[in-house]
Amino acid sequence: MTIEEQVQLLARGASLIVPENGLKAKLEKSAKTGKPLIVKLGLDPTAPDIHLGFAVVLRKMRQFQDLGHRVTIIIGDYTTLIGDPSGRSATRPMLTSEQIAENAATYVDQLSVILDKEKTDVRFNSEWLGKLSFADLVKLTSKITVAQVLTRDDFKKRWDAGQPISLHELLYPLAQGYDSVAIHADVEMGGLDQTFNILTGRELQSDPEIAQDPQIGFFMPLLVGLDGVKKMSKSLGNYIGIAEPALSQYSKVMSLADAQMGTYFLLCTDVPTAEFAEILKAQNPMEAKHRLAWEIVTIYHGAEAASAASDEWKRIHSARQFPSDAPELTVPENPINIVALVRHGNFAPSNGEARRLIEQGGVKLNGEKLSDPAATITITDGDELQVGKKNFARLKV
RNA sequence: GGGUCGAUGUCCGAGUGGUUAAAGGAGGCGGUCUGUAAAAUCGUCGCGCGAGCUACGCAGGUUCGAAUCCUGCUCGGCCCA
Repeated sequence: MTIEEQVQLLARGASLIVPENGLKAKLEKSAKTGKPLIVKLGLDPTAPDIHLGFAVVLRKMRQFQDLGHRVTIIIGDYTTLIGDPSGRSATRPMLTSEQIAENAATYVDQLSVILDKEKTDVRFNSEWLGKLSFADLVKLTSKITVAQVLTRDDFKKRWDAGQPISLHELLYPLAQGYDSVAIHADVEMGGLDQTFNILTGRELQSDPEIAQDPQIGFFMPLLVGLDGVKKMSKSLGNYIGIAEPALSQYSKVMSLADAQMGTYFLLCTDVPTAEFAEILKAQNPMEAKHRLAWEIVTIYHGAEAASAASDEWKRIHSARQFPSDAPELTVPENPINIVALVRHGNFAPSNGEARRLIEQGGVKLNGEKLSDPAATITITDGDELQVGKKNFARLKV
């Protein structure tokens, strides 16, 4: 593959590369020297569930690996003490070191689903940040001005809105930038919310005293979540986890708004741009969405599982039938009050909620609505219980 | 250190002594509709079967009655030093 083609492949889906021609220069340098590029990604070990939004970045790094380059994952065990303010309107809570260790282990595990383990290094930034003396730190802080930090969008917003900014948060970009220095990063990956942090890395690397070839910033768009508005994130609950069961992933993709399909094709699948553009134009939205769901599930579960998930989804939603693999729920007593049954299956957080579901016709037994919360019913083995749209259980006495 | 303003339900936000489990919005959930979704539309959203209980930063107090008044505290914004 020529350098030009590589650039094209890598740039697919990227929202921004800084500097613009930097990627080409880096690739040329690597080809000439025979040294693989070091592609850096910093992770806050806070939320160890990898979802499709995060996978966007990981999959891009996998492309780098497939072209012969190396990935360095930096677990921000030290920076977590600070708490990255990016995209947060409020100061993050600090984690204990046990939590950090636990989360980091989970991360490494999940990362290997997408990344090539052979070409991935994992480092903890306490390794170098923990060694800095106060004098070192002060020296580092002298390389950047308060005004620079305060131009950063999220700080600026908080400042303008009169929200608190702790002094320690201002140090975060420096710490992250120093990570790049420590590992001689060539490329740093991130979402656009990482712009400032990544550019700070460039700034430090090009400082005369450090004199490294500054990394390029490689920005991937933030994937919009299931709600179609906010970025996909675990805390917002609008995510599709890469470890989720095939059917669950499939269903979630199907529940996307039609308008989001193009973005998902681009960022979450390998379907060539021209091809999915054609699909979106030619097929009706549901067909296109089935294709999208199939492509995505295939990446994480294989084609066979994806097809099975597809069939199952159609059974449930198009034919409105009971899912074949509904979890079994053993009834604690028989006959049983409906509210107790719904609660027993954990389908409602409180009795009042359960009653409401029942009264509003959200609970079905063998396809028939049960609308009297006071009723007591007799269960037969194999009875099919549905609560709301998504919860199913096959009852066992 | 001083002054001043603020803290309300998942979030935003109204409410300055009584019909306030707390307007309105966002959001969630359920029903209907539908080719998936969206949209639309109807309903619902503290806990409790209920009597009732618990809730407006925290702790006390005034009052027949407090989210609303008073005192102290905690946290935060702004201004002054």
